[in-house]
This record gives sequence, structure tokens and C-alpha cells, in this order.
Amino acid sequence: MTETAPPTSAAAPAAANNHFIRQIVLSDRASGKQGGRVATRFPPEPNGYLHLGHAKSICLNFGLAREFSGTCDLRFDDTNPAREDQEYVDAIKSDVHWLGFEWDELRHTSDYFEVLYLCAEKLIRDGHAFVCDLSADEVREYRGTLTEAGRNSPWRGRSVEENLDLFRRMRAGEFADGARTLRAKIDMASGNINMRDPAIYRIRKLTHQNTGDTWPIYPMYDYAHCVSDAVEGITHSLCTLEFEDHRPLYDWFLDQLDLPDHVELVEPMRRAGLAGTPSRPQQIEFARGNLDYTVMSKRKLMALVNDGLVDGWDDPRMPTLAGVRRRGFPPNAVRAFWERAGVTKQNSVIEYSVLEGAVREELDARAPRRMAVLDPLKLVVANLDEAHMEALDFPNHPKNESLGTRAVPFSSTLWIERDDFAEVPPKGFHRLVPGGEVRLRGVGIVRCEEVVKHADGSIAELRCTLDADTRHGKPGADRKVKGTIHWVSAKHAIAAEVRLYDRLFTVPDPDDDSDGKTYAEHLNPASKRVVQAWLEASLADARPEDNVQFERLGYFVADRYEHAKGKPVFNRTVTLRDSWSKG
RNA sequence: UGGGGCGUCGCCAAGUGGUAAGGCACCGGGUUUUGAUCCCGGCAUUCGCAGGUUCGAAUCCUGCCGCCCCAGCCA
Repeated sequence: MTETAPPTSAAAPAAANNHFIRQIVLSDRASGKQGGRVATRFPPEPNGYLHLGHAKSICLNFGLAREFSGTCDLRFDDTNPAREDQEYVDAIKSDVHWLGFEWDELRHTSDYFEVLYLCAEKLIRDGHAFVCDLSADEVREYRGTLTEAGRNSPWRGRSVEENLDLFRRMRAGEFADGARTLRAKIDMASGNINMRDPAIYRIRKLTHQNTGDTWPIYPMYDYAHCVSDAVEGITHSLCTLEFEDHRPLYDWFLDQLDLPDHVELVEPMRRAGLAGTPSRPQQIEFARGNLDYTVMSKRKLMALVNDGLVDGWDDPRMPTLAGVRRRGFPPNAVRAFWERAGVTKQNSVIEYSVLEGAVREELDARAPRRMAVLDPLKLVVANLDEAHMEALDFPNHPKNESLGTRAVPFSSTLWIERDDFAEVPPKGFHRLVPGGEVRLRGVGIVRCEEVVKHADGSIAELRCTLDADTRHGKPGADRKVKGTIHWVSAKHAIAAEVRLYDRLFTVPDPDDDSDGKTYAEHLNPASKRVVQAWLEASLADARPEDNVQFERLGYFVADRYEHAKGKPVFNRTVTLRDSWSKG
């Protein structure tokens, strides 16, 4: 288990918090359980894109393996060919890498289909499974309800020989889809509905993305997952809370099969180099990670894409990993975020500000500073020669000198931010006002002498005078004025498209329909705003996915796909904290 | 009288019988040529509620209350 992304100091977690799963692992190692090994796996079904919730599981599984010098596999849980697709397989691999992890083995549950089949025959031989002819509707009737016991299937008493024969014919493709199932023989009266003779195999004559047309029958999750874990040698099988009820079944299958003592069942896989000695894994459940102001279910994410409410799976507003990547979130920040959120069994919703905090922390430490004006207002330095031009030396970072310096062209005609000037300033305004002074970042103090207006009364330009003595290094440099504003030289600035993103939804819980609105009606209409901006000249060299801070505005990233030299496109990752506009 | 899980600050979350960590958010103050960063300080007499055990309880016991999950031939 290795990490591909270079660690940065900023997002390095402090002392790792000792969550309950780590405590279990610690005690298992101390007691020598499973030989003291730690082997985990991240098992997504390839039926959609990975999102921040998956990232929690990825960080947990790969993180534990790394911490304890164990292994972590990426396993595609592909037992239902009806919903799976190669497109998702590829995207998932890419997202896991981006997050900074490398798997030890790349597996598919479908790699184990042969072993799964052999194990099912053993279950039949041992009298623990039977072929059932009930239809799906009938099975539902026989299952009972949450408060009433179910009834045994009339096919439950078939002989081992008949079951074996029927199951082999299921595999041979003799029966129609849905005609029969193989079911575990457990207890139709169990209070746990998962134990009421659950299906093990169903007939589905579909082409599978990994096994093609080899199989007309496919194993169910509950059966396939525990056996796959064992075959793969997994020690700690981590999953989310909704599977707590499934644990007795997970254990039941493994108890009946007793793989560690029946290695012969795994022989086909060992020959294929896909398995070693089976383990006796334990399932441990933890709470999903939820975030406010977003939705995290595959179904809803899929709907946002299909209904054209966002610009695709990797829209920068999406909580998908592809989305947050395009938004400019560093993978370190995503990992630091989940480290902060912790791992427990409590259902919870984490505030978006925790994520933003992790992102800002990482970017503050790393992102070079630049100047950009998103809503330009012309400022003319009237006491400078109209042809004045010089290159000012600016540090790329206020604290980290190793990030170096850059030349910023300065001339007599500048663009400043429109809201950095006010004819009638609100209380507490620190910026430029008629007759007032403000510091131009890296230049010196200017005084606004005249507000030139268009015929319609709108402001055409500001004419100012520069006090040359107030530049850095000059005698008057420490003269205090109430504000410092950024600027770009009109002559030298480069034009760019800048996309200003905000939260996708207007309410913390978009799924809460108590106001009579669906989650789609909770969409924030202002979640994306596109502006034409002026950037300082050095940004002409930016490459896709470069993170920068536009001073006083926020962190931005050159768009992964649409940014190009000569046609810059930046996405706003997150604004800077702002204690002024709040007050 | 179905089964399983969870209740500690606005949001997360430590704590495992010895007298409530930490993070985020928020509120003050300092530094600052980013109203950023950074620094300092404040922020649960109380752990869902009610009893009980104990010298001592968030931690143990009993009873309530609240929230989440489960009736796919989905995962």
C-alpha cells in the first residue's frame, strides 16, 4: 500500500484520532488475530461516479492499511450486470489514484464467480441451500412482514440430489430469467429479515462487463461479498451502517463454508493467482459521511446530470470526486477533511465549512498569489506619464519565500474592482472613496481626485494621484491608510473567463421536503456565475489544474479541461474568509 | 411485546468509574501593504430524560423518550 501524492505539511493530520475501528484493529493486532495482519478493501459497485462519501471509505480502508503496513485492494463489486458499466470502472480507478492511493490488488467480485459457484454446491451438499421455484412476488408473500414471521417455501424440502441437479441446470442456462433461485436455508421466522432464507443466486441472462456471456446466473451481494472477502484474505471488512443487519448473514455463510479449513474450494482461484489462503474476515460498520448543502446519493446525482441541472458528473458544483477535483479541491484537503470528521457509528451531517476550512488550509500554504480583477473599474494615475511602464517585483507568497517572486507590470491605467470604490461608502468601508486614500497593492498610496462619469451617470473612470514616497522601501512606506486594494495594468492584463461557483443548494438538507419542495427545487440558481475578468500577465503561463489565490478574492484553479494558453478559464474553488461582508 | 443501531456545545468528536480533549463555526483582542494568514483570549457546573448503585457516574443498573436502518431474484 503506497501513497502516490506527495504529502504536504499543511494538510498533514495531527495525532490521528483513535476512532473505534482503529481501536479494533489495534486490539486484533495485539491479540495476534489473523496473524496480526491488516488487509482491507474498497469495494464499489461500478454503477456510478465516486463522491465525497466514498472518499471517506477510501481514506479509511487505504489509510488503515498504510498505517499498519497492511494491504488494501480495490475490488469492483460487479455481481449485477444490469447496472454496471466499464465507464464507471475507469472513472473509479482514476478517482482513487487522484485521492492519493494505490491499491495492492485490483479485483472484481466476478473474478471469484467459479469459487462462488463451487461454494454454493457445498452449501447444497451440506443441506444449507435449496433451489426455489417461487416467483419474486410469491417470495415476497412468503417472507412475512417486519412483525410477522414468514412461511417456508414449498420447495424447501427438496433432496440434495435434486437441488444439485437443478442448480447445475441453472448454471447451464436451461431456465428462464427469474424462473428459479438458489436460496439459503436458515430461518423464515427470524426477526432479522435477512435471515429468512435469502436468495444466493438468481438467473440473469445478461452480458457482464467482465465475464461476458459465461454466466447465466449471478450471486447476490450478501453471499458474494463475504466469500470474496475471505478468498481475498481480507481481515477487516468495513462497510456502512445499513449493513449491520446483514452481519449475521455474512457470518452465517462463512461459518457454513469454513473456507480456511476447506482450501480446496478456493483451488481454482489459487491456480489463477487470484487468491492465497482464505481468511475469516470480520465485518465492521461505520456511519456514512454526509455533508450539508448537497446530496450524495447516486440516484440524485444521476438525476442532476440527466436532467441537465448541472454540466455533467464532473461539474465543479458536484460532490463527486471528479467534480471537486475540477473545482480545485486538493486531494490532501479531502483526506484532511475526513480525518477531521472522524469515524463513528452515529449518523451525522458535517457542515460544509469544515470542508472549506480544510481546502483553505491546504491552499493557503501552497497556492501562489496573483492579482485579478473580476468586475473592472478604470483607475487612471493622473500624475504619472501616460506612457509610464515598469515591472514591479512581487513575492508569490506572503510567508513561503521558496515560492519565489514574479514581475508584475504597472502602468498609469489600471483596472480595480468595482466594489473597491464607493461614492457613498457604507459604514466601516476601508476602500477608495472620493477624496480618500487607499494603498494599491505593491505600488503605494493613491488619492481619488476625480470621479469621471458617463452621460448616464455611471462611473467611467477614477482619476487619482500616486504618492510615490509611499512605495515599499521608500521613506513614506509605513504611512497607514485604511485599506489595500488589488489591481491589474489595463495595458498588460489578459482577458479570461472566470466561473464563480457557490453551493449547489440553498438549504442545508435538500432532501427535506417539509416545505413542499423536492431537492431539485432547492437548487441554488446562483450556484454558477460566469464573468469576463482581467488577470495579471503572469497568469498567461498557468497550466490546467494549477491552484492560485487571486488576492482578496479567493482560491481559483485553471480549469482541468477548458483552460488553455491564450484562452484562460479559471474556476473559483472557494472564497477567502471574509469577516467584513458578514458584519 | 419484529429485529438491528445511535443519543456528549450550533456542526463534528474524544472520553471505557476519579470529577467534560480537540476541530469547525461563532464572539472579543493583537500583528498584517490580502477586511486573508498568523497569534492570544472567550465559548457544556454538564453528557436525551427520570430513578438507582457508589466516597465518587457521561461512563455501571432500571425504566422511559427521541432519531436512523431492514420486508430487492439491488449493492
